[in-house]
Amino acid sequence: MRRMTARPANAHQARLLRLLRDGGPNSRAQLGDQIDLSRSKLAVEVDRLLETGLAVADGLAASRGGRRSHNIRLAPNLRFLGVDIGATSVDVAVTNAELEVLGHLNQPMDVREGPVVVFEQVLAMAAKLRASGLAEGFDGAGIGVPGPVRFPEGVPVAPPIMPGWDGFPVREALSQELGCPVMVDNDVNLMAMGERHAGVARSVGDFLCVKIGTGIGCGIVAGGEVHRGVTGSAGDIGHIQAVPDGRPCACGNRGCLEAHFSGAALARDALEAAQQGLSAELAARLTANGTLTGVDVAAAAAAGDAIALGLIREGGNHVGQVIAGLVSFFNPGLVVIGGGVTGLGHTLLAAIRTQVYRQSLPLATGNLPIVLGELGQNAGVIGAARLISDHLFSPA
Amino acid sequence: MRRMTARPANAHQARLLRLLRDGGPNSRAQLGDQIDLSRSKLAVEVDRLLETGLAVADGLAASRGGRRSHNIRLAPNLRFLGVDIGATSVDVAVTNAELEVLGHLNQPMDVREGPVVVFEQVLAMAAKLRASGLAEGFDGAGIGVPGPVRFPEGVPVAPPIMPGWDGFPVREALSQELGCPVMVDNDVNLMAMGERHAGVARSVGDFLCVKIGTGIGCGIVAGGEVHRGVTGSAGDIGHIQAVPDGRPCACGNRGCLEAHFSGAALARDALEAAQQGLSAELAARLTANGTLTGVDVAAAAAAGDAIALGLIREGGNHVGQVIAGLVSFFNPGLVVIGGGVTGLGHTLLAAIRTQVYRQSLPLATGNLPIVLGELGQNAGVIGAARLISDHLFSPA
DNA sequence: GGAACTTTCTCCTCTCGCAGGACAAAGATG
DNA sequence: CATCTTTGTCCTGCGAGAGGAGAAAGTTCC
Repeated sequence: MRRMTARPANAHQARLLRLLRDGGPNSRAQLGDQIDLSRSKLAVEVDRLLETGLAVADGLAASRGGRRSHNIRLAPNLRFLGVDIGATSVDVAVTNAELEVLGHLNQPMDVREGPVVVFEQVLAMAAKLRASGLAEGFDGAGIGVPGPVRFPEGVPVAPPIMPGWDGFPVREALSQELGCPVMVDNDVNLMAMGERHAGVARSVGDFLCVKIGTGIGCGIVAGGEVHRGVTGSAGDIGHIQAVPDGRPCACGNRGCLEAHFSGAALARDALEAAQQGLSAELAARLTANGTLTGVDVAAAAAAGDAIALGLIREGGNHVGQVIAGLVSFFNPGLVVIGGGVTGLGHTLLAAIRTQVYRQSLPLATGNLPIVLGELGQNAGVIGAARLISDHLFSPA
Repeated sequence: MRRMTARPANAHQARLLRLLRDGGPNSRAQLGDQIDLSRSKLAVEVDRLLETGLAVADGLAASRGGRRSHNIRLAPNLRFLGVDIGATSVDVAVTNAELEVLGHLNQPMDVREGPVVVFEQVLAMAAKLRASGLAEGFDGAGIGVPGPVRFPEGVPVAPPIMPGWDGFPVREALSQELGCPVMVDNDVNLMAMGERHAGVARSVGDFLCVKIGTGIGCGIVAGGEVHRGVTGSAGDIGHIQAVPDGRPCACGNRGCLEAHFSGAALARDALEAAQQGLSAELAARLTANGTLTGVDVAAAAAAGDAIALGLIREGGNHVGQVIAGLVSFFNPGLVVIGGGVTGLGHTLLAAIRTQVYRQSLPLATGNLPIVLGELGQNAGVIGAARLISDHLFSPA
């Protein structure tokens, strides 16, 4: 199932491919407006893209008052695979070259079972998507994993919640299995890239993307580029101290943000409240499902349950407190909140906003939107597709 | 006193100028090793630099086993002015094109007197340096101010400790007065650039530079570039909450880092301890000088005074706590501690290290040096010279 | 001191990328 | 249908720059 996709031969072609990816079909003339090249040179490069099959002609463009131009678009059969591995579930999606999601699968999964088991599942899901006629094969794949990654090699390093993954050559192994180029990154970074490509962060160069799921992480985008840090662990804010001498955390310290607010902490707090009979709503849900998750808390809060609302508010205060510090430090132009707890919605957002606007200096917060991500489940997989397309749409 | 210095005509010349700035005199052959150009092209560009007077021939280079080459160096009469405006004093220095400090003046000053008064003093100091024969004129000047700066325009914005400076066109005004190009930046960013150019951070691409003086700030370098944030206030960590419900701060909140540890806070704590008779050492210094500063605390600590040591340790803990969070977030390759309190030395450093190494995850701290800056007073002015030289040594 | 080898510098030529103009094609306008 | 505008194609000429030949200047070893 190996596909021999061509690569751009020079920086101009790479530039054109990105324009077509981000702007959709475009006429030669429109491309000329966006790129600083003479018409002759542009024609040559576009022709080469058509020759190599990376782009195709696609009907006539709308007239701009004179001769009508033919549209150029990226090859419609190009397919990227986006994989977003979480702690307890995995998302796999197929996109076209414009990074539109054509098909999306989500399945529960346990990352602790190790890379071999997980990738078996991922490959099966990819095969299913292919079998459904969405793709003949994949031209590239982006993989997000919930832990630090040595980016150039595509290898997880010392991931706390992923025992058995340390040093596993994800990039190499999957490239072998899928028969296409693969890039690997932290799941939070991919979410940030996704929101930047197609979500709320379009056209924002410096922003933070806080993902609150089983754990808490933060994607950092500076000058349009993801900042990964020297060991790939940048954005690992789950173990910043939020409460002095607070709850013990799995990492060995006390008061870590993640110990006080995250999907896992929220579920535990809800369970406790239900068992102590503090909340009828939560208790009912516990007996109904046998367990409680963030979703239950969200539902209880929506139903007006005071305890659930209190838990969300308190958690939001803690997250907001940490974010306030990061805002002072980083001075972003936008803060995006995403991840599993997005369901907690505006109660959470309000708590976070309150803390940030109160604690950071006016200059930093004056024009700082704090918003929920708008791509939801798709953010990670779109970011993954974006990652590999950035790689493929660059000079060889 | 206007000087009509030439600018590099293209990217190659700019590249060469930077190589000569950072590497000192070099033969054509050595330059050829560091730049990817054919010998003929290199010769042409070097000749043009010699023609325009930006570089000069300078004797014979050491032999590398064959014909000896003539050295090329930057014009020896090029002069940059580096100005580092603090809260209570100002540093002005002259450097040559290689950014070596040829002369340095430091004077007390009160930034609250406003830009007009301060710049009168700065210009007088610059004139003094010029009169002493160090410079015939200045080819460029870098200015550091203790507050946020809208970088492209070189204008301070809403600086908390600099009333009267908000919106003052520093760049334009000084460019007029000095008759040369001027760039303006936050003083902490310049300190970071200084340590990167000639100090401990040489060859480190991602690091943090924490400056503890009257206030506290942090220079952020990511991928070799200073990160300034969307409003120029990045690195403003003085008002991150270090102690929940802690001391009231001038900003209106409670528990800000700056309220608990900074030159100002330390002096106040020392005064209190002396007045309460807790420390004989500090009390003696108080009666001797009539006031106490960080220097007194440092001296008392050096003499073994328990209270002084305690103050430093406690402050270091607070700073360390905040830095620990930033390290988790940013994952730098180095942390530099600098500014006025460097005199507190290893007691402070030990406290900071303890906190950071204990609170951040091993992956982020595993190979993370935390060190004192090595340029001291010179860091800011060297960074300022670096700033303007980066500007001038880039294609026009 | 001399022969052989290295390194450096200069000059010359050849190639290639690319801009920009001329012109043709195709459509819009009235 | 005449005219104007936009788009596509072809051609020429310029300039950047690579790379080779050879001269100049040193070093090393016998």
